[in-house]
Amino acid sequence: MSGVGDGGGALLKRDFFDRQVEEVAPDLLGRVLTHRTDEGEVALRLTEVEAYAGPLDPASHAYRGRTERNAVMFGPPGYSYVYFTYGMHFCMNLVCAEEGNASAVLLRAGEIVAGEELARSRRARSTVRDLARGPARLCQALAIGREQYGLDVCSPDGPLQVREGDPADPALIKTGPRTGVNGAKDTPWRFWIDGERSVSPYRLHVPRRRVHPGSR
DNA sequence: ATCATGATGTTCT
DNA sequence: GAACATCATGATG
Repeated sequence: MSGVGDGGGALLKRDFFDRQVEEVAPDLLGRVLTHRTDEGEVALRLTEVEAYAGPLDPASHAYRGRTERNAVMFGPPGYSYVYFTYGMHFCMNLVCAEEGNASAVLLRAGEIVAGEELARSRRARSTVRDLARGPARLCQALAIGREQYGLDVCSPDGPLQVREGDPADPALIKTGPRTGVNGAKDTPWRFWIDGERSVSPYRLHVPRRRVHPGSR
């Protein structure tokens, strides 16, 4: 049943709980995320993720409690949490830990392992290396947006799946502070596979004032 | 390679 | 009104 680039069977629900989110996150490295649309299927091997630990984590979208946007984070694990940001980008998380815990893992980067031609058509100006190098680029390459909010990635027949893949060598997994966040700057919950070219460059968060027309 | 900046709209205070 | 889990681009080393 295994085809080229499909990365094996879908993950099970149990892969997403019974552990803290910072333990689940590095386990996702090397797993394969696939999205099937009527255009075809694109798959990528995850090379970089970040853990966000629910209402106790100042950097988490769940920090100030449940809202319409983050509602899926408070539900059961193994579902997609997709959000829109900076007026033009989508980013995707996987809900982890027990229901109500509101923990999630941000999928930050991956290496395309199937459907590269389709991914390139969605990111026309990108080099191969940059196809899914960064959370919003990853969503572009896989055509993930509002429609993919709240999907069960463990469903063997679903369009969006996380599959077993080729697990990362534990010796190659590195950790560091999360990218672009304001709170909990020192919590080293960014995980990546050392040496992978698709890992995104680290950036410190710098708040920037938006200039309104006619003011300064 | 790095750095600075503009773009864009939703969510939350 | 401010912040935003970002990216493309153009300048510069």
